[in-house]
Amino acid sequence: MVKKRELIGQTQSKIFEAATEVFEEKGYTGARMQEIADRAGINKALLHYYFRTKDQLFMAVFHVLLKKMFEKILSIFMEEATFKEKMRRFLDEHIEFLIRNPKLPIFLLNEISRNPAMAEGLKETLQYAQLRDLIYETHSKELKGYGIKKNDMPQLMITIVGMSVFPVAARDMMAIMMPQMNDTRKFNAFMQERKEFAAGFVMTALKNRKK
Amino acid sequence: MVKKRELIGQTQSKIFEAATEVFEEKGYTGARMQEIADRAGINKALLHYYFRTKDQLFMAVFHVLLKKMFEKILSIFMEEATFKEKMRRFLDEHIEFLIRNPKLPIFLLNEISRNPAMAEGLKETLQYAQLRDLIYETHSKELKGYGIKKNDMPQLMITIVGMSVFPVAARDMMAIMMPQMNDTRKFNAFMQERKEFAAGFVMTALKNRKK
DNA sequence: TTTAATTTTGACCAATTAGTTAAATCATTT
DNA sequence: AAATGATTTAACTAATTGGTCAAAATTAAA
Repeated sequence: MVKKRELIGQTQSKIFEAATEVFEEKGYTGARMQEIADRAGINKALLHYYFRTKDQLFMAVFHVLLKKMFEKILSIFMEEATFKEKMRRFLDEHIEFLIRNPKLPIFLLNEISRNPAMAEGLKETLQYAQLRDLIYETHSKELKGYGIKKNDMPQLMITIVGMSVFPVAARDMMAIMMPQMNDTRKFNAFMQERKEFAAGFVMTALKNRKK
Repeated sequence: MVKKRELIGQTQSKIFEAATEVFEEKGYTGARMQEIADRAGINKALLHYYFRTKDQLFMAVFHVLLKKMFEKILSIFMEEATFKEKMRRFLDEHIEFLIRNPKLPIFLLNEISRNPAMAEGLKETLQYAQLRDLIYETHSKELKGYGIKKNDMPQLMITIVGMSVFPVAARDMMAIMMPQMNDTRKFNAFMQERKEFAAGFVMTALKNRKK
């Protein structure tokens, strides 16, 4: 009978989920401990019992979300496949991920820009040195042939990631000029089309480069 | 001797500039009226004398910044030129603009997502219907020839805007994996290179589309 | 069943926050 | 220079906020 343990887990999970919701919606400065407690269906004092301060609770949530985002981006590029295959899989899976987590990009961009030091801890967790090596390996094996200079690899990577992330981050801004984006069904359809559009766009741009 | 008028203007300007700084850095929820007053070198009561509430002050700043951003994006596409020329000019000028206003993208994305209704007022100010017509005109005149479907115009426009905006918004996030981006000189150099990279990338992708 | 430990709560506190007020200062007009 | 109106200030208020505490309730161990 591990009832108690389960309950601990339940309460802590409820808090964590509520905190994730509120922080994603309102950001650190806009979030209120009271609202997190309310959404978790508990007392505010209990919040401080499990997570001593707002900062601690926030950091716990932030790190999970940051890792979630980066792991999704990195894991695919780590796989053994051609650049083209990796890029297609990345766009497919990452866009699916973003449709399920539409508030994540703005939240992360905003919080990291508010305090860049917060992301420090992640450098070790995600073996980014390993990824950097892999990117340059991909370059010398495949992309050199496309006329991409080693120097341009950051440009290319940012472009690909931006293809999926930017529309999600800028959705409400786009909606000023394209009101159809306010309709979530239509926006999701737009993102579905984007998988093919982006992959085709990048591959065409690469294949036909002047070398 | 319009000394007093000048002074009014001076004080109001000082407040407005200070508010712009603080709101851009901290966002609405993170900004403090006291800090704005301090940076403007005045009393907090004087802040409320010129702008009755935090909301009013924020809205004043927000609208100016939102308009600034959109005017920069739109004005170029309104000009009489080929799509290729417009795109090049857009990337050149917009990237210059973003280098001078690096905090603007995240600020706007964040605040609009926090409260999309805030941007409503802009629809009329920027004749966006006019722009939409122009975009579809550009499509039927030029882009159809590139194998771009009318349906894909939003995809293309978002891609181009994202090319310039995303790296600026995501700079600190990129810096987790590319520490060189922490160096502003290097980041600005990256953005300078991006003018050519992005323009070439898009044009190559367009020219070689299967139709 | 009794005891001990853990979890949950209501009531409270100190600090911070946006906003107010009445008086003082300054500039302009007469 | 006196009166008038606009600008600036110091001191204050009411509400909100993150955080605490001691007691109550619940669970686990004896």
